[in-house]
Amino acid sequence: MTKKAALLKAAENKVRLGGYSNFSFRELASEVGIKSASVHYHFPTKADLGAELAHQYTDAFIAVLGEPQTHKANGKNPIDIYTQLFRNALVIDKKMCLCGLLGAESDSLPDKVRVEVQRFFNKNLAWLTQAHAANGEENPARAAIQTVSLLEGAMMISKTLDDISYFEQATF
Amino acid sequence: MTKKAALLKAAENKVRLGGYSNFSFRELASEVGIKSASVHYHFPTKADLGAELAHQYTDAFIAVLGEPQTHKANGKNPIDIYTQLFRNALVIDKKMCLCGLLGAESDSLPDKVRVEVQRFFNKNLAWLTQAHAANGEENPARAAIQTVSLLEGAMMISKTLDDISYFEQATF
DNA sequence: AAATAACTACCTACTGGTTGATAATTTTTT
DNA sequence: AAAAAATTATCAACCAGTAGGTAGTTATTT
Repeated sequence: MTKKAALLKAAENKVRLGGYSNFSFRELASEVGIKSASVHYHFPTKADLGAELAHQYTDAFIAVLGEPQTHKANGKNPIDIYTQLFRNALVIDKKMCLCGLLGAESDSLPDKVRVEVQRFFNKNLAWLTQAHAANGEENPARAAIQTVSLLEGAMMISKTLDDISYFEQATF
Repeated sequence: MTKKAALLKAAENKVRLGGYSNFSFRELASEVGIKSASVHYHFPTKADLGAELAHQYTDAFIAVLGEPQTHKANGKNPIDIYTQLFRNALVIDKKMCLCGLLGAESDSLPDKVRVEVQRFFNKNLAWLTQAHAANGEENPARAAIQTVSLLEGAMMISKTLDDISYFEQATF
């Protein structure tokens, strides 16, 4: 793994635990074994790092989701696939959704970071709207908003109360 | 308003926009017209201030909700009352729920602050469970979790995408 | 040789927190 | 009622630590 990728990985872990202000160039640098000044070579400013982090996170998230129609063709409910991705984040990573946390802080983020968080939710809503439409639901756009709201909220509450069963109850 | 109350009010505004790290003693002090050292007289540490803030926020929130049974007796659906409280926070204050934001950051909070955020959600779940039970629903505990998850999530997404209609769609 | 990736050294600004002092007020004792 | 004691609220000055960022330099890779 390149130093740049290692920096992003370290930053992701920290942001998903405590938000945008939960990481510093010095911490990231020492975790990957370089000096803080060298981090500025890869990312001119902290906002640049945050924006690139959210962008890559979004791309990876959407990529792993695949196409709703494909899941449907395989006899699976795409909404279950989507829910499973959130559950894994909670159960395996034991961390919040990166953009769920950044979204809550959205008012205090640098512009270029907020834009990337907005991109995350726009892409997610588009995917979910397709998925609910494929399920033949009446109002797929509304269902999409409800699905992502429920999952982000349930994730936050399960983290806060430190009990996955809240997430399970909310989603079954 | 006493200086102490003014400090809490200023802190609430800042936390609801950007989380626990979005306020400093110096900022609060200058906003209410005292010196940062004087803030330490009212709150020994930042964690003490954060904990008291979350505690008072919770008490005020629960107090304004009233009793689910009372609403029911007045021919109103207590869930609508609850939803309206969230909508007001979003439309009037134009800010996140204090504990929704702190909950997402929960892993990085001082213990005494996290405990108060947990208290907020435990009290909310108890209220909502009563409310759904009063509505004669089958699984009021599950419905309670779903209600608060949906509202917290919808709030975050509406804030992020800067469009209240996401909240309206999610809750109607 | 050029481009890439890292370094040392440093800056200014801000962080939460501490100290000892000073007034004004309130409570208690005489 | 007067005096003494305690409480409340504030201050200036200061501390060690950390923040993001910059300048100029060196080492490594292509």
